[in-house]
Amino acid sequence: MLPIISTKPRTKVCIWKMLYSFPKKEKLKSKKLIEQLFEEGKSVSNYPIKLIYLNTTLPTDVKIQAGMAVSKKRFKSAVKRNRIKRLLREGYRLNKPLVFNNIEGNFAFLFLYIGKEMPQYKDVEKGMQAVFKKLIKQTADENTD
RNA sequence: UCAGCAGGUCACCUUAUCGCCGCGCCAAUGGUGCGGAGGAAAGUCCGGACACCAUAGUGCAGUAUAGCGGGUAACGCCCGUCCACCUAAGGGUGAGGACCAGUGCAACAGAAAGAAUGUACAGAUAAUGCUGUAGUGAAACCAGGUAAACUCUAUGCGGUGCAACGUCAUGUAAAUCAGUGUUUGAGGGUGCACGCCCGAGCUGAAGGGUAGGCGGUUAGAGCUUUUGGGUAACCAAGAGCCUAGAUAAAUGAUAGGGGCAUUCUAACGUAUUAGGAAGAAAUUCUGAAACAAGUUUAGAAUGAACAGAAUCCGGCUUAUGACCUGCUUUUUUU
RNA sequence: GGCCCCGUAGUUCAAUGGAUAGAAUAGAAGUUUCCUAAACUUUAGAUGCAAGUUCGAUUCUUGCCGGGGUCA
Repeated sequence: MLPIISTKPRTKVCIWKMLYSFPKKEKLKSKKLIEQLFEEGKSVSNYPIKLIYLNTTLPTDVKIQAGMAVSKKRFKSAVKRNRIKRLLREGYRLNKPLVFNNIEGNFAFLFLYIGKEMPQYKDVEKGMQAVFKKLIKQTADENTD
């Protein structure tokens, strides 16, 4: 069990460490799945982030596998591409409970950065939350149909 | 001070919280400890190591290099040196072998650009030949110029690249059609010929399946330092150290603290100067105001480049911030 | 990650180291026509960038920049 340090404002939400982790087996790695995503997947977009998702069976026993991608055409520098991917990963990691608690079934996610300029973390986080809200709404509509 | 030239160093540090990857331990899916990008990790331009194909063979073809000497595992790299060129100087640049083997090329201009010798003037002479000057041009210095023209000479180079290669797993279709071949040898060993070797498949068409794991994979021509040798590149010996291993691809996010640089503001503080006084004079004393440089303190604002390992090393090239040292004196200011 | 190939007008292609880089098409202006098309006349427009060799580079050499292909 983690010691809870009440003086730091951020730590009060970190009750379960599991909740905010993003280990290897939750990463989307299979080439097959990714190709399938692009062919059959549905998408939700909220500038500057686009999410492609697909309800499917996964090779490992986790609920969601997620990957991040940045176009090489938009960002030529490898440093910038890495930076954006890291920001996306942080954005996903810290907002994971939003999805985990409000969705049914197994999913594969792929986050694309479709902006043209280097983002700040705040922008990414905002975009992430908006995308998740849209996603939850959309999936709920599909289930009711 | 500015400008230029050469060489070198470093690539902000740290705390908290959350998170990622590797290894070790506890011990069992968690906890804990340690470690986690670069000088260029980049371009892939050279050279190797390593792996497979003959223990990598011979000749031709092809290709690279080019003063001389040295260093190196090797090099197209580095060091020394001669020569040529550039620069005011410090210094920099150089594919710098051979047109007494052969072939080709030279626009325009010019009499003439190759086995060519014209014209004018002068000299000399019995006379011609001859000698010098003139104009064109990049070249007309005559057994001419040109080899980053073919070529010749010398030397090096077998090919393919870690998606090499080995191995385990999964899966279908060892199927179908056409051509060719099995000792009269297909096809292969990356161009051709020879030689050596493998030996039943190979090629094309349409179509089907898998595109996962492990090894290779990080201790090395390694790094730091001392002594000795060498003008230097570098070499030898001793001591110490272990220093990233991801694979849709880790090394991050957030919030503070400190240091550094630049600019501005305020304060501190003086060389110097107008002026004044003393003195025969040199000079001494006093000194308003203002500018620039320097130093210290306080506050505020701004900023910190280029860029991300992918089998591993040695170079080269390109991108890029700051600081330090030495040299030069054509110029700028005092 | 490795290994290859290609850069000429807006587009498709030419040009042996030698005068002002050529052609087709597209563009612009004009003539003709009541208007348009066609035709005719005129016109503007390019060697990816930077060095080197050369008297002289689109062409030869080197380094960058950009684009494309291939591999189990």
